[in-house]
Amino acid sequence: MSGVKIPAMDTKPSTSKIATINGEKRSRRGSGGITLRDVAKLAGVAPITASRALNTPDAVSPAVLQKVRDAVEKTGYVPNMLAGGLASSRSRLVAAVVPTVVGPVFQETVQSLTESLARSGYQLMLGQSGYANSREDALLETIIARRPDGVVLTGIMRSPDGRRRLLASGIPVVETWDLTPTPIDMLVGFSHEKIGIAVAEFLHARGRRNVMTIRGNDERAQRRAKAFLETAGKLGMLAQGQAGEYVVPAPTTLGSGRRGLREVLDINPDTDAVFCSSDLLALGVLIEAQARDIDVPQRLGVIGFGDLGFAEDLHPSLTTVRIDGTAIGAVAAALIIDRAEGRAVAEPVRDIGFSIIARDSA
Amino acid sequence: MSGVKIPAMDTKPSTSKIATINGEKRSRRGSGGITLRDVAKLAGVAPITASRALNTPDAVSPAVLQKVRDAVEKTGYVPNMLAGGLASSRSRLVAAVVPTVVGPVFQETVQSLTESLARSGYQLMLGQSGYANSREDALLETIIARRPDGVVLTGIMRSPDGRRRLLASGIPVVETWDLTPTPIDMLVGFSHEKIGIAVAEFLHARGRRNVMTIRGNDERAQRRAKAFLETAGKLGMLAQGQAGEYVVPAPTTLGSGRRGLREVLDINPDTDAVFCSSDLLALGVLIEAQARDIDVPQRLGVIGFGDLGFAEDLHPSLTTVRIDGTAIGAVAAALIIDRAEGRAVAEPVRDIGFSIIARDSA
DNA sequence: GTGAAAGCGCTAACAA
DNA sequence: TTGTTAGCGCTTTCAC
Repeated sequence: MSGVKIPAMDTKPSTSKIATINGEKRSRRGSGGITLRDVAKLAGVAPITASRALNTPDAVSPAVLQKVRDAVEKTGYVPNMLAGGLASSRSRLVAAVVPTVVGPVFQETVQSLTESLARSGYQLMLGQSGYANSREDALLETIIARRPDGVVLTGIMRSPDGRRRLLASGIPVVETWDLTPTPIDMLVGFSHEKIGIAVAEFLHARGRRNVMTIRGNDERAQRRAKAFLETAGKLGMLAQGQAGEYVVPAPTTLGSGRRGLREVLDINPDTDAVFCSSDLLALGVLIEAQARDIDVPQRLGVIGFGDLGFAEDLHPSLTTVRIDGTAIGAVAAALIIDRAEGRAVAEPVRDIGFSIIARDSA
Repeated sequence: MSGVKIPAMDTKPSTSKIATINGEKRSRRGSGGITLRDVAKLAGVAPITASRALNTPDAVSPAVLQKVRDAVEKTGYVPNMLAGGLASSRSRLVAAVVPTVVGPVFQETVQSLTESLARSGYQLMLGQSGYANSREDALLETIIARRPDGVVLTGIMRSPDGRRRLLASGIPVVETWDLTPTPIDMLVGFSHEKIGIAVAEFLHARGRRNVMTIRGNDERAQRRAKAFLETAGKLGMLAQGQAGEYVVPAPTTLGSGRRGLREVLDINPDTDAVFCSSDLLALGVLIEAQARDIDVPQRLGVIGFGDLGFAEDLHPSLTTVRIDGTAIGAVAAALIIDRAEGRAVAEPVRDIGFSIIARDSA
């Protein structure tokens, strides 16, 4: 066979084997790139057959399959998923909404989402909502405009308007990192209340009797703190007459952890354990304690949240609440893909739980 | 005017004002949602006019504008950008390729990209290439299939095949976080060599005379280290007869920083300063030093890379190389948007430089 | 197993 | 300023 680039022939539509990829009329519209039509022509089949060869290879004879693959190879054809998505109403795009990319908290989830989706031929679109709910509505509009096959929310959607839009759009939705009796659709999360209770009980069992919490001012941290303080109260671990918590702005930082410990010790100098709403905060507490020569865990127990990569390598190693962010991402991806492929979703609500990793700091 | 939901009329095509949004023939294809056609019909204009009202409001009379907006409001219409993108060859989608979402290094860039793009109506698609170049090619194919209006690479594209594909696709490309004399297209970065040199000189000026480096085994860190060691050699800061560097796997962690310091002190017990290829590594070194009662900066100077949020809050605060990741993202977004909107791009190659933030650790 | 026809929902091009 | 027409590149539907 001769080479590919053969001088274009303008008149004859050429039923012969000679493919005139760049010849023929080509309007001023369009990208001017190789299309499925070109591939089909080169392979000597109808466009729809080429489409089948690429999407459902089993539905096509081996001979045709080979010819089409050769043509793809020769032309360097790359499918246009905008066109494919429009025609099939399946964009193979999944949108993820995170409060912020910068925080380390959802990274594992986003990473695992990206990977799980990619493995099935889906891609992730990232949207940042900020911790304020204001931008969320505008974001939702642009997301729905892409007709994604699914939306993954980190956190649950509280805005009634947002819930309505999402519901109206008919797009599968997975809310994550939380539990609610009234999910929009599907849910992969865990109970923040149970964590607060478990941490209080954990500290009590370890002999702590005067606890405080340092937390970011986001809603989930607040709920953990509330349950923590209630349980601590019941167990008699709360000092009388003062707030048991110190609130720092979200997103939390190492610096606010350091400041947090100073404040906490001002409020309640006899504090013997702090529950931090993030590992970063806990790291700050550890560093401040070291700077002030406060012995951890001897005089002060510290417990974090998130089990970030560095937690186990700290000195002392950090006791913390572990959330399997990777599992959240993987399960969320699986749920959405199941839906997208029209499979029945067995359990649309999953509690993936949490665990307290007991290390040296508490 | 009466309400919107009027019982559907099946037969008459209705040239009257009565809009039968759900009546008429609706094939089994498509999403079955509200389309621009429905909006146009309700507003009593042609679809293209409705399109103009939404995309170029200035090109339409105020009366029509109002009618279309009312119709959008009433119907809850959300544009279909797949269709729009297909028709206009402008997807308003930008793809970002990062080695990993988990590392903190590119977060600022991704965040700033997302925000800058969102402000102009573009969205970000995230792809993970891993630190190995293997997955990059497959990733590229799926990216190009979406016909994004731009691709932002963190790092430069080394694979010749990847370069070729990108080039052939005609999609605007911005390579970042590096400098090269042969960019594919546009570039926003800085010189890793200059950083290595600057850090060596910085340490020399501060009286350090026996330096080492702990670095991740990625290509850019390697180039910083090479320039660092060469300069250190010229300045007589290298101990004779042993490697000046200790390499840890990428992505770098706090734990590998701790291990790194132990190894470095094994190799060269008199080391008086270490240059770490990331702040996380540096944090590990700081923690290991503290655990071993090694005084920083007195006996050991530590300098990091990245100026992550926590660097200034450490104890001692961390001297580090600051890269303005936010600027990289913003400039990259601006370059791509300029291209997408058909504007001329003044300087397609930008060196945004770096700075050494002198704090207490060195 | 293969193909022809008819769209998916939108916008570029040209006309009025 | 507004409308008509004809696609963008692909896939569904239905027929062979």
